[in-house]
Amino acid sequence: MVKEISGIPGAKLPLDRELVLERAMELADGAGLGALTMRSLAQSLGVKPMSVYYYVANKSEILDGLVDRVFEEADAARLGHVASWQQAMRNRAIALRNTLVRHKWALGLLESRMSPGAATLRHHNATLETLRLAGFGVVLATRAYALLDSYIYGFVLQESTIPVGDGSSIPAVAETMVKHFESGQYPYLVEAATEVVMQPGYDFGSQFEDGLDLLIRGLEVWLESTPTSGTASQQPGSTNNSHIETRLEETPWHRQTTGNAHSSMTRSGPNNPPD
Amino acid sequence: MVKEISGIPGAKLPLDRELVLERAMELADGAGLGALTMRSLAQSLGVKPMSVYYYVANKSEILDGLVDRVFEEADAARLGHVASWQQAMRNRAIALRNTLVRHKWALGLLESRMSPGAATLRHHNATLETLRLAGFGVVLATRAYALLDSYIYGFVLQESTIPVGDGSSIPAVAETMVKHFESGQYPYLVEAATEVVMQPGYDFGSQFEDGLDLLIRGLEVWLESTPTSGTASQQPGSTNNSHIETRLEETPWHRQTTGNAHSSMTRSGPNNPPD
DNA sequence: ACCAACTTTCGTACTGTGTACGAAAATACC
DNA sequence: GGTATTTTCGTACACAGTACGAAAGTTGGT
Repeated sequence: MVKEISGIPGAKLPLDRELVLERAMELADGAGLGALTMRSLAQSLGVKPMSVYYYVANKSEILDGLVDRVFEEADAARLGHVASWQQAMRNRAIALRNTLVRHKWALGLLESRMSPGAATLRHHNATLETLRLAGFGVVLATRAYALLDSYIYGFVLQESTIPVGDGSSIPAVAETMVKHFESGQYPYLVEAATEVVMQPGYDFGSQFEDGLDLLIRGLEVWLESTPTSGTASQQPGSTNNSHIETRLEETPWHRQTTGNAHSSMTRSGPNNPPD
Repeated sequence: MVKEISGIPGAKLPLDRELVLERAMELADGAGLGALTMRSLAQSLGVKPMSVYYYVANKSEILDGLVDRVFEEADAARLGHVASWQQAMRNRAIALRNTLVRHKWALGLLESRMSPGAATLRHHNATLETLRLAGFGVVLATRAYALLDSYIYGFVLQESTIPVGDGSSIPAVAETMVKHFESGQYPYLVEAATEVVMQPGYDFGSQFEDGLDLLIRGLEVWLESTPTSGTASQQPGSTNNSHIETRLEETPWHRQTTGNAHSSMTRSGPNNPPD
């Protein structure tokens, strides 16, 4: 068989680890992670299943590669220069969300995968840099980062559960809702569903930026009410242990029920459902 | 074979849909979702694989059942009466997180599963009720809910990716970190890792409540700066369309890069990787 | 031209998954 | 007892991932 060097996707190119990941990504994007099998991947590469294993140790490695690609793409989608850390984090968050929405399968992989690739590390490092240079202490920066990522991941996770986004497959849900409405149970749920979610122009995704702004506003407060605030950009590596910043003020309704937080015990080993 | 009615887990009891879910939950908790196969489940029930299908249509139905159980458990873990909506939402969030941490596999199922069970619906309804009665409008309540859930889900998702929580399997990560440190790349990442994450007493989970408080504080602002604020507890079902509340004030660094948000296109069908 | 060394592909086969189909066994009821 | 209903299971199939080693293709040296 001759190697046709063409730009046509699906055509046979000289095999390559990059090309393998490329096609894997296309398959996942096109029909979900479930459609990405070694056999389907091989076929889309115009090759027999076992040939793929020359470029990749196992399927898990492919999934790791895909996750890394996602972060790479998210970084590429970011804008160049921004004036403030607020704007920088905002852009980053939006870019990351857009990317995760574009590749719905990616979020499911973020669990289970625990060997970050180069692009992933670069991404994390760059984000932390932004926060540190903005005056966040090491601890505070870590917390702020975790906070933002929590929101992003969680939001996309919810987005992926929502029926769709366009108003096409609503009827099925609507029927269920009507049934529940007539049952009289879940009145507030029905209310939210009928008056908000399934309204003509409703777009869940548009809420993202409002919530994001709420978070960033909160981070500003964190930053201002922290002692390290003036230390601006100390170089990393200078092992000054000024931890225990950020103890945050207590709110009236605060302490009462922290009870039995975190008691996960046992933990046998790393889970690996999709491997 | 005689039916030994005993309390010993693993012993043979009269089969039952509830018992099937019970054992399924134990398997998932014990060794991850990957260990929950129809065959292993059957064995733990002291029965042959195909027998399980008398109580359950397919594996997917089991997973749905498990998710519902998780919400049931989360609701049960909540406290009785609370004084404010802040306290109520706080308790709910903490209870939900604890439950999700206790059953790490659950979060992975929240995707893919799109047929909520009774407990799930009850849970959502109760939460919305709290917000509505606190004076949140229909739209605002929906948004507030989505915001909180985003945070909860995202936080737990990150928690599940973190190596562990105790300081046991750190060395492996440490080695990787040292390598990256010497490479000079990712300085901020290394900084965060060495000075924060792998510090003796570090506990990622303890950040949860700080972030949660930040969110609730933000919700207070949302609630105060909304016109419907005084309408307190209007009964649901009264179809008054007072939407378009909550347009939020703009921040200086706000508008600039909303660009190309949400362009997910195509979307062939519901994904179903773990089915 | 030949041949050795390599890179790359693939055939076969094994284990483990969910589950369709229908027969067998157990149980309940008259 | 016998008959009907409920519950269990044996067999088998299609689909995963991939171990192992042989085949084919490519390259470079003489």
